[in-house]
Amino acid sequence: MPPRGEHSRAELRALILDAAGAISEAEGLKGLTARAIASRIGYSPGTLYNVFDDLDDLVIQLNAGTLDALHRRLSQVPHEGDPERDILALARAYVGFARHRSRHWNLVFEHTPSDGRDLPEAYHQRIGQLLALVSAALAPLFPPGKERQRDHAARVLWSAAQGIT
Amino acid sequence: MPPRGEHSRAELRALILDAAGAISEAEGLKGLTARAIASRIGYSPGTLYNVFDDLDDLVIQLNAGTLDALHRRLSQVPHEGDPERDILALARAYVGFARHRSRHWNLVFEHTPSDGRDLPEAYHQRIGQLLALVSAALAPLFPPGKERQRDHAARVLWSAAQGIT
DNA sequence: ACAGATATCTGAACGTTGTTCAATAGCATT
DNA sequence: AATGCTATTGAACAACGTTCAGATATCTGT
Repeated sequence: MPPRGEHSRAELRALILDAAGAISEAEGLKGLTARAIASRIGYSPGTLYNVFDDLDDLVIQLNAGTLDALHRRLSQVPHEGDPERDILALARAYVGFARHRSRHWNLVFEHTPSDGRDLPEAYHQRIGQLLALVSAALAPLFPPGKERQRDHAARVLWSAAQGIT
Repeated sequence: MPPRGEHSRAELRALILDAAGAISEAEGLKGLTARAIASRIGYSPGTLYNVFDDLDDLVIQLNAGTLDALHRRLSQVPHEGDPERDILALARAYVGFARHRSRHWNLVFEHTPSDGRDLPEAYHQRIGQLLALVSAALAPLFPPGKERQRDHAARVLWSAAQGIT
């Protein structure tokens, strides 16, 4: 049939990810089927494969969006210079985010890429950005030259928060 | 066809869980299909449903076994009375376990029960047992009467270890 | 204005999945 | 021997991810 041309490629991509997000929030990973997404936006299943390689790919990009949203949220947390307070504020924001969009957030961990396919670099980059936020709050505690240890501490803190959540 | 009677119900159950464990370790959650499990033990798919309600149920019980194995492993860790050393020993054993059987362990978290179906009581009980081990190691740090805080500290520690792993 | 090329979207099709259930075949009892 | 019991089968169903030949609106060049 026809190119409707109602949506540009990028719009379509956003449309799909939005629909996928809504479904994931409502029904979790199990309800997140190609046909469900397609029917929700009024397209046919095949169309998804013009925009994404795979459902795996789609979920990965959805999760990337979730990580971005968390990054935006944590970026809003003000720095006051007191590491203890700042870290606590970050933690609160983090927990708030995870609770508010719990299914989205769970999806980030539930989803394991098939086979040996590893997560794209963009993924690790995003996590690195999140860690950088934590590390920045820790800055006052570490003298210059100890950045490596600071980053390490940030990673440990981050992991711990994750576990607790 | 016939009752072969080669295996009692309990033996069959163990057989299925073993096969499921082997597949999960080799191929992860995706390869864990009813047909794969059945063919591995030389039965037909339908037989699984005489023993388990569901694949969900099967995975839950497999995970319960994994939690038991971890409990057994952590129980072997000797108590020396020094909380710091004891906790560290527990943590090492924990990480060792998680690394050794990483796919089994991941399965415990990857798997989310469908719909609103919640995890059975046995599940929470097992986690409680694991927490009790941690809490025991913390005993010297808390005066009698503060068990509540001790358990809380144990839970936080546990979660943190989880996140880091 | 027209024709051909292009890009977009469809929907039927394939193989595989979880799950059900009538049919069946061996065992135990009478 | 005949009967009932029960564990097991395997065919069947709907739904899944994924592919792709084909249909069509839009663009391009004349």
